[in-house]
Formats: sequence, C-alpha cells, structure tokens
Amino acid sequence: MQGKEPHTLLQDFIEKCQVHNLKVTPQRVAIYRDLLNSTEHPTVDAMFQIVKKKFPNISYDTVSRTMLTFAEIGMVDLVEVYGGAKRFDPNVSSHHHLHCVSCGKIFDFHSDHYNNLEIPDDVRQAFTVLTSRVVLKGICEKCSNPGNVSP
Amino acid sequence: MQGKEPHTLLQDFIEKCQVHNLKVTPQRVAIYRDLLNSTEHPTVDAMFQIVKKKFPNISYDTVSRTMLTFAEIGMVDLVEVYGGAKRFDPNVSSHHHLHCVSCGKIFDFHSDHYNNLEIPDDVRQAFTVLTSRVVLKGICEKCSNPGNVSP
DNA sequence: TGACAAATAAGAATTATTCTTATTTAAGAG
DNA sequence: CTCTTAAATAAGAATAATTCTTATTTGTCA
Repeated sequence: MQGKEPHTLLQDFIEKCQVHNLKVTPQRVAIYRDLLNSTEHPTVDAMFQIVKKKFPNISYDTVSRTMLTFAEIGMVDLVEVYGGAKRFDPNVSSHHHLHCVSCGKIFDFHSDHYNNLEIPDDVRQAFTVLTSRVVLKGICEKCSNPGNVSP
Repeated sequence: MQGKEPHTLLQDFIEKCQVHNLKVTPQRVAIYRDLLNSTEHPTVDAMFQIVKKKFPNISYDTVSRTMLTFAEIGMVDLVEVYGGAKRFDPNVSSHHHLHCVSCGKIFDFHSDHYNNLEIPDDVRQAFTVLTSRVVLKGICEKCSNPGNVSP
C-alpha cells in the first residue's frame, strides 16, 4: 500500500473528503481501500465484485458513483480504453500505459523522458494542457508465448 | 479527401478488400466514404446517422460490424476514450491526440518529436510494441472562452 | 448462370451506466 | 447527547452501447 500505514491512509482519506465536502461513509472507505489495493485498472463492475465481499449489500450504483467522485477530485484516474467499460487507476503519479491488444490488459511503465515531454508550441497556444501520457499498443509477454501455460 | 481522386480511392478500397478477402458491398463502400470524410472521430452511432442519409435502410449492426472490420485490417483506427462508445479515426498515419475534458472533443496534432519517441529498454524487452501515441488532456479554446458565443 | 460462403437486416439479448424514489445516515448546531 | 438537514445510499427501472440470432440476400468465382 505505497509504504504508508493503514492509519495514515485513513487519515489522508478523511482529510481529502473534508477538503472536498464529502462525507466519510463506510462505503467510501471500503471502496477507497480496495481501489488502492488494485493493480489491474479495474472497471466499476470488477470493484463492485471485490467490495461486495466485505460489504455484501452495497449497490452497484454506489460503487459507480463513488469511483467517479474519486476521479473528479483526483483521488484516482479515469484511464483511456478503446470503448466499453470505464477503467480506473489508483496511481495518480505520472506514468505511462501499454495496452495489450491480445488480452486487453493495461500495463504501467515509467520513463522520466516521457514524463517531461515538451508540449508543441501550437498546442500550447490553443489548449490548456492538464496531463500528458504516452500510450503504447502491443502484445504482452504472456500473449506472445502462449505455450508457457501455467498448470 | 487527402488529395486523392474519388476513383483512385474506390480502387484503393477494392484492393484492400481483396487483400483481406472482404466482399465489396455497397454498404461497405458507403461507410468507407463517409468515414474518410469525417473529422470528428465519430462513434458508430454518429456514422450510422450519416450513412443512413444516403442508405436509408442500412442497419446499425452493419455499420458497427463494418467499422470494427475496417479497424481490424488497419483501414481506420480505434482511438482511446475514457469509457462509453467506441470512436474511430480515419487518419491512420502517426499523430497525437488532445482530449478536451470539458466538451469531450478529440483534437489531432502533429509532432515529429512525439512520432519518434524511443521505447524504454525494459518495455521493449517485455512487449512487442505496435503503436505509440501521446495523449494529452486539457481544455480547448472554445471551452476556455465560453464568452465568445457565435450567434 | 448457378452455387455457396459471406454479408446484411431486423429485432432480441446483453452489458454498462445512469436515473428515480424512498430511506438512511454523517456531521454540525444547539 | 439529541436534533436537524443535506448528502448519500439501496433497489430497481430506464437508457445507452453493443453484440447476438436467425432468416434472407448478394458478391464472387467456378
């Protein structure tokens, strides 16, 4: 969990909620914790299945609304997909993505060079640029070597 | 239309179909022509509305299937979105995107520097990289100056 | 000019998301 | 600690986007 102790994380969460006038509900705490622990850029439905285990009567709508709320305040990131369900990323620090066109998984990678790309002049004049990300499409190791099937 | 004459474009289309064992149907020709003329990274539904004008009894499913087929053979590109409907790009040459977080439009821009980004070693070792694109999020001119309302 | 696999239309089914409404609850005031 | 109230939630209906099913039609090629 990013090297922080649970207590600190909960404190962080409570503070962020206060800053944005959001109530600290048990549903939000549960979703927040499971989101931070996710590594698969989950969809709303994937998170719903996970959160339901500890919170059996939570509704899909609450998970959906909450994840969008978290994205609005920058607590998580809504990531690029090629249509279909929204996917979320708990890692809001600068990084880049590789999409496997075979299995659909999204892999994170890091590059200082990519983090510091200059915005072209013509773009900077016409737009207020907020974020920048390099998005690669390719084929991951597992999909390249389908023979290596784990038992 | 990218400086080519209609006849040449149709010939190109027929050849591409033959290479990929696709039949040259009037529906595919109509969708292809309207797609090439589009500049707004259309969704299936947007193209359906356009193609319907010249081809009133075409079905949504045909437009959807055809656009996906065109994407599979690289005739158009399926572009990144943040959930929701798929969007397509008739420009398959290397370029980059800016997404306006306010109006949702996708703007193309060009950069030789971005076209030639080096793939980090660790990524290249683990993945077969097929394409690379820089994706910016920001706010477009029109959304920055909502006062400039055209009459 | 058939034969036939491929493609299409139409509508049903599925998936993802949002909306509606009634109920519950967090958080601040007293 | 209790009351008040706006915000949040649950449940299910409604909507949007896409895909599937089935019967029919049509390019393509022998």
